[in-house]
Amino acid sequence: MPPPTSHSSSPAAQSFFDLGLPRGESPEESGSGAIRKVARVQLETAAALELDYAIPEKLEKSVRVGTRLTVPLQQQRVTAVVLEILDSPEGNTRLKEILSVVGSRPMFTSGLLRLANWISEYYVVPVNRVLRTMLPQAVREKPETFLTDSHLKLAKEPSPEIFDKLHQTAPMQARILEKLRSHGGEATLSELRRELPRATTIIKPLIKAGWITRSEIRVERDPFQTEEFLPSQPLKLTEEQQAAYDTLIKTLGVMFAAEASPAGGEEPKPSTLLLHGVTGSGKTEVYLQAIAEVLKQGKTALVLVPEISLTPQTIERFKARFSERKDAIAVLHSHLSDGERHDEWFKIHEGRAQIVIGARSAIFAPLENLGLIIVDEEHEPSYKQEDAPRYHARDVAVVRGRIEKCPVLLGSATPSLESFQNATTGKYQLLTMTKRTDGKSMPLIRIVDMRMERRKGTEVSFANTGILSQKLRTAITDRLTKKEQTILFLNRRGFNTSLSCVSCGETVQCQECAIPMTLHKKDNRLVCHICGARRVPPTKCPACKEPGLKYSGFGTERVEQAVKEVFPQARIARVDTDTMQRKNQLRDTLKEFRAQKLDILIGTQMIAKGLDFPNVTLVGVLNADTALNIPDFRAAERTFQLLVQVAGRAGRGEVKGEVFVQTHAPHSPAIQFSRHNDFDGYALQELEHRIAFKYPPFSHVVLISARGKHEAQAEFALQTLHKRLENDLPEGCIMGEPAPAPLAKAHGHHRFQLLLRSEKIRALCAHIRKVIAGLSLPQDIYITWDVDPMNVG
DNA sequence: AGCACGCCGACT
DNA sequence: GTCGGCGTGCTC
Repeated sequence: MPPPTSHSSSPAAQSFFDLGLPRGESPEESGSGAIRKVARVQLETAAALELDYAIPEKLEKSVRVGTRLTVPLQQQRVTAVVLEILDSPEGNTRLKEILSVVGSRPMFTSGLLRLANWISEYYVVPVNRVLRTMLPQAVREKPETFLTDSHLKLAKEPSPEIFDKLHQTAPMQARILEKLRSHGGEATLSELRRELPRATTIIKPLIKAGWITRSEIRVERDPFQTEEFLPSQPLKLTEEQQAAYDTLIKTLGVMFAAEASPAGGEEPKPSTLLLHGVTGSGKTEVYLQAIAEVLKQGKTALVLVPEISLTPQTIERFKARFSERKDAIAVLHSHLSDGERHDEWFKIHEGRAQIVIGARSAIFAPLENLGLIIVDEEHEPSYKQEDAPRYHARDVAVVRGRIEKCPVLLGSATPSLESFQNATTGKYQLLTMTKRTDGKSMPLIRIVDMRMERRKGTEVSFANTGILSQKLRTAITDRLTKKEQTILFLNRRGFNTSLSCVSCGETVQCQECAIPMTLHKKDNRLVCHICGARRVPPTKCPACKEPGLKYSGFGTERVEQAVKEVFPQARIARVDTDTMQRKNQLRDTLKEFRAQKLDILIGTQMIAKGLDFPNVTLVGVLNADTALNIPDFRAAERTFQLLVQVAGRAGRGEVKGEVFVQTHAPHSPAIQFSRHNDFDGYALQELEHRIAFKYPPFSHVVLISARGKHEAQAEFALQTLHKRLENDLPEGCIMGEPAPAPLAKAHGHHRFQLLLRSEKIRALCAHIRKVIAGLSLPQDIYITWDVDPMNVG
């Protein structure tokens, strides 16, 4: 390419003059041929590619860092994001011109661009994939398409004569004017149309005659339009809450001060804080008061909540506290419609929202001037995105806090061992709240050894005894007479969890997945919980053709039947994805339960988290072992968390709660420590295991998986990758052997996996990036990699 | 020589 | 993601 030393030798510049456009500056002045600024962009579509484009003069004002654009790429037009503005072109290339700007302001703040970069590096994902993830689809595809309505106003008061005349000649027009008058001279078109569907046409002559004026207004698609919020006042903090609050406020202050004068100030304290507060210790009140303080400082706050706890009650607590500015709260979660999500996002983007509450992806909310990020229930695995980019919102939050120079508060009753370890080593500040705000003690937790129950139960009665132990039954009976409520928790849907042959021992598995199929009795079908495949239960063994198939294992549907049999007088409801198909069904059922129209609630995960029912004094965990038996190094941690969380559902009201934990492994540490709600004790013993095997938090894990229709091909692909990774494997990295994944087949694909561990995650990821970049794969083999996976299987 | 096909690198 | 260059291999 010839160097464009003068304008005459630069074809791009040539065409510029040919078009006869006015020059920005004279070529003599710029000398190098740099007559226009240049935007360095990242393509949003196509491969991750940084390219430079010339900024046309008419777009010079609107093209800034973070602006979304359309640019020409070969014969196509693609969207891109501006990373940098250069005063003159670098290198000798002829630059194409930007075609247009998307949206009226930059869609990405520079902080978010830096965050995208970090995610791209850390999780080994192309940066354009990250940029795409950062914007909700509705914002990406239909930016700034708001719903509009017409605001109509009575321009002048018609005299009674004119009314009479109109009634004669145009009765509909007269009705519109009357309607407007009765509404105080103003109304929106959609309001009128509710009673006069043809209003759109009828108003036209009225506008023309000058009786009414029309102006277009934007209508927010507000997901909480119809909800009422009773204002709430800040509560008096307990001693522990006050201590946590004070430390947090101090950190806020130090960071503000550091921002104002970077040189001076106090000893820098870690800007991430872990708030370890037992269930009922009032973490949310601390959040609310800290946010109030942040707003007072003129800054904004971002609150992440696990999707499952993002219930109307949660949002209500925030809207109620900030009721005088409840429109300053934006909510982002997966149950919004595209339109609602779009409007909530722009509410933030346009600076109208000071508080954002949302699930995982809300960590990308385009808030400016951030003062505080809160991650509630920071241990929740749902913060990890399960497809690329496989980011962990809690970890991204910590990085965003660093970038935006604002504190990050992680809250949990059962912190993840990663965060706990960070707090122990002083990387995070630790705030602890050990007492409930109501001064009540934790519920009594009783462990029921189900191996003993089996021995006790006679053959005939065991069917139900194996589900509800004698002790639990007695407790339920007691609650029924006292008119108190019970929650029964079981992390499995369906009736029976497997069907196997008495003769050959074979289990009926899904054709596409390597797991036993679950019986759903309501429609008498075997269902695969991985791929959803359904089949009529066979009467003969599919393998050996012998009759005599035996069902075993129980799910929520079976529990419901057992409870009905044992307590025919009880009013019960089952809450799982099978019974909660209809929209609002969950909300309605929970409302009924709260109103004490139900005695017993049976359910899965859905009822384990965050719900607060004062009259529940008994919780039964029917099979605490399910989570314990999963082949994952976090299985015990999960079980402990689950038990403590579930136990927190009991005794939120006046009466002390009681929890029964049914298990076949009563002596396992996760169960024993949860009995006394002893987080520290549990964490210490679990950390001993982790350090011995170099598992997180003493290393980072990367899980590489290969899947494909052909078992041998998938296995071979992973073996090849394994060999390549062995070459120049960075020091301190531990690499396992390729092995079948715990779920060896799913959706008809055979799955293999490879586990890598290292203390130095950056070096390991850089190595993986390099190896994968140089990899060519057969058509139907898919390789994925997950940095800091939550499920090692 | 002339053309179809597939791989691979470049795209500002 | 899409385009086009280039090499391979087959056909006329």
